[in-house]
Amino acid sequence: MNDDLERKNNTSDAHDGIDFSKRFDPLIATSNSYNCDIPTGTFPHDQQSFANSARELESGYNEFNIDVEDNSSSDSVDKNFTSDLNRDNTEYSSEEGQDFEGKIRSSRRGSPHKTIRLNVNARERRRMHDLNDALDDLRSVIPYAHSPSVRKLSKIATLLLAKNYILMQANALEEMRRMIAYMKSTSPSRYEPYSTAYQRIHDIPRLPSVPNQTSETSANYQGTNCELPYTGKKV
DNA sequence: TAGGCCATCTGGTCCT
DNA sequence: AGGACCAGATGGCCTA
Repeated sequence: MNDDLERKNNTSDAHDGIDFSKRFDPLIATSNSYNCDIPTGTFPHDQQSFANSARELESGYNEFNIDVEDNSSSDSVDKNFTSDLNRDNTEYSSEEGQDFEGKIRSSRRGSPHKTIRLNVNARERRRMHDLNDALDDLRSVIPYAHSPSVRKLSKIATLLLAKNYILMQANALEEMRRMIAYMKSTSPSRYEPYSTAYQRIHDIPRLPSVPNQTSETSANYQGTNCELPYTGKKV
């Protein structure tokens, strides 16, 4: 339990010296349950700095390596077990198969069932840690405010932001393809002055779904007014 | 203090 | 049979 508490204290909401009063206001999402505009425009594309900032923010998050192999004798795991006993107000050393809260639990302290249960718990814990590591990796490549003064994205926010980022990139790619096709179709002179080419490019008819990308709208992916479901507040 | 977010435990189900 | 996956329950921490 100590390991778990330490892990919790070092994870999401417990970064020392970080002002989490500032919540990141990214564009969050388009899901079926919350209708939001897909943001357009361009990200600031300094990916490396984004990733570095994310790692800085999340430093210490992946440094917990709970040994799940020797859990049968592990203090932390055993304390977890004890903690769970207390939670349920039921001792596992009581009659096997005792029913409480509609569940039948066969675990007993010191019994083979306990060992099996602990192994299952350890696997599940490891699985969830792997999932969280993957989410951290995802956060590290999503352009959002990785500043230490910005709170780490929640799981749901990470997924929704990633989805929107993919959609936005797809839009950008499509627009670029149109632009290239248009340039090819007009077969410009090899020696066309830059100003002429610039003018021509900016006269390209745009896709209906892609608004003008001015200097104001570009790099403003975070301005979308979207809300998360149950919170009703921006993330 | 309520609500959000999270980690963990647990039992059920599915898959190999 | 054992492991992966999933969802519900629970309790802790943090913020508004």
